[in-house]
Amino acid sequence: MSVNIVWLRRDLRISDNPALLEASKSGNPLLPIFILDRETEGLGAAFKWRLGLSLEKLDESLRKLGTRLVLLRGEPLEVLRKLVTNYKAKKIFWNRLYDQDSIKRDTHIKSFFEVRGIPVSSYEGMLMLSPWKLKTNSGSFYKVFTPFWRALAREEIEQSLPSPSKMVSPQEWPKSEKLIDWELDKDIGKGKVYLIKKVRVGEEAAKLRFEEFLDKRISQYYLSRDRLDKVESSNLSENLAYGEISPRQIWHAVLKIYSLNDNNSEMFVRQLAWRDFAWYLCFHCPHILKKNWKSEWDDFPWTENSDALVRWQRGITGVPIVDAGMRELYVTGRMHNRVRMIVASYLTKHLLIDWRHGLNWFADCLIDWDPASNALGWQWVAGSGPDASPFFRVFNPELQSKKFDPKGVYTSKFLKVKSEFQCEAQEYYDMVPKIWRLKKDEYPKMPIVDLRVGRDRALAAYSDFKKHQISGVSS
DNA sequence: TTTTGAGTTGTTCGA
DNA sequence: GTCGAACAACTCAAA
Repeated sequence: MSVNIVWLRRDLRISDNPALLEASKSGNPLLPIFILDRETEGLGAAFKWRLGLSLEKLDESLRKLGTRLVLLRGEPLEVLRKLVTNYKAKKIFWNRLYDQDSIKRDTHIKSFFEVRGIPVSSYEGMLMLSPWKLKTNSGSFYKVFTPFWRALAREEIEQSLPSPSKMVSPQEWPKSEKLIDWELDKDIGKGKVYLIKKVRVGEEAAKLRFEEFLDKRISQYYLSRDRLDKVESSNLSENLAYGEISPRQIWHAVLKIYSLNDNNSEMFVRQLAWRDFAWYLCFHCPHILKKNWKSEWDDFPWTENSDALVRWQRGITGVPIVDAGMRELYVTGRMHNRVRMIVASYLTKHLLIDWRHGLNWFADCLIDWDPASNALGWQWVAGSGPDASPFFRVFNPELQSKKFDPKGVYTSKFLKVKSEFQCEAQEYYDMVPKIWRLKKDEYPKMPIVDLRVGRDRALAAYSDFKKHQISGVSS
């Protein structure tokens, strides 16, 4: 019997997993593998740690179904080549990834095996719609979200798939490495003590989380999603990041109950579409992950201010909402979407620090890190991204606090600035690393940069920059 | 080809 | 307190 290899990557689930389902259909023995390569080892501390939990959970789930997950380490091509040779594998299956490096690697591996008579089949398991499927009337790709969204909403999104009904084990299993030896938690150190309290790991947990959201919170989503003092968002980004749930599953489950005419559910699936849009842009324009989407921004005079950067990272800028957000990020591995915009705006506008410094810190801290969404978000706020967003749209942290956290519930939960505390707030505060902790009255009395001054300075910098560009072009 | 309307998430100022 | 205009000009997408 020939063996089918299923190479799992960012699709750590059993249901709606096209590669896994197709590979199991033939009735041939199935070899589900995960490969730790150098690139994965270099990913962010929180993401890597959380990845380990996901792998553990996936293995558990597979074992309940009579099979297992094989963990292997090395360069993917080499690892696969050995498996093909040693275990008489005849076919390879995977779900596609859309960053440039993965595409390059996968294309190479695919052609390597196909000329040797080993077919490789790849599937859409990550997005609602593969990136090449949507085009404007003139045949180019969308650069603006709203038209993209309208086009996507017109499409028939493929139904999500069932779990494989049976998975046949190979006669002999390759030796799996031990997760513990991969030390996926080594960069996070003691941070995991904080993070563990908030994660919901694996496919089952993701489903429960989603059902709870559908049941209790989606009906208020449109109005409450921006509120920081309530827990109204779905929190599914964490599970989506590892593929523990698929966007198609979410899309169809929502639309089974609600229609797109309903404000709440429309707004929610719109957010899913943003995730698709980020990967869509990444596919059509790979440089978006690391470079300014608008190349003229390459000349923007960001300041190098490592002291301010560190204070931003540790949440001691002296701007309460910013600092609360940065501490939420550190102790929970996530941050409310609106606060992401506020802290990003403060870094790039008030502090005039290059958005890539912020992007990298987020990549190191987020357990829901998604390279495409992260890059799109940062570029959007910075003004270098694919959006007509004018630079003068500078978030005012105080005003944002008033609007979205009027009683300061969020801020005091993560930041110790007052003497009175709720229990939960104290708990969060205690999670912050000791060297970050502030003694009594040590919280900055003045922000690093005064809000008014910072805003004016940012506007001036932008206006200068524009002037130079115009004179630069004409001279 | 040209034209037209619109563009996730904002802020401030003055009426 | 609320509301609309101004902030500035450009690119995108569809008609």
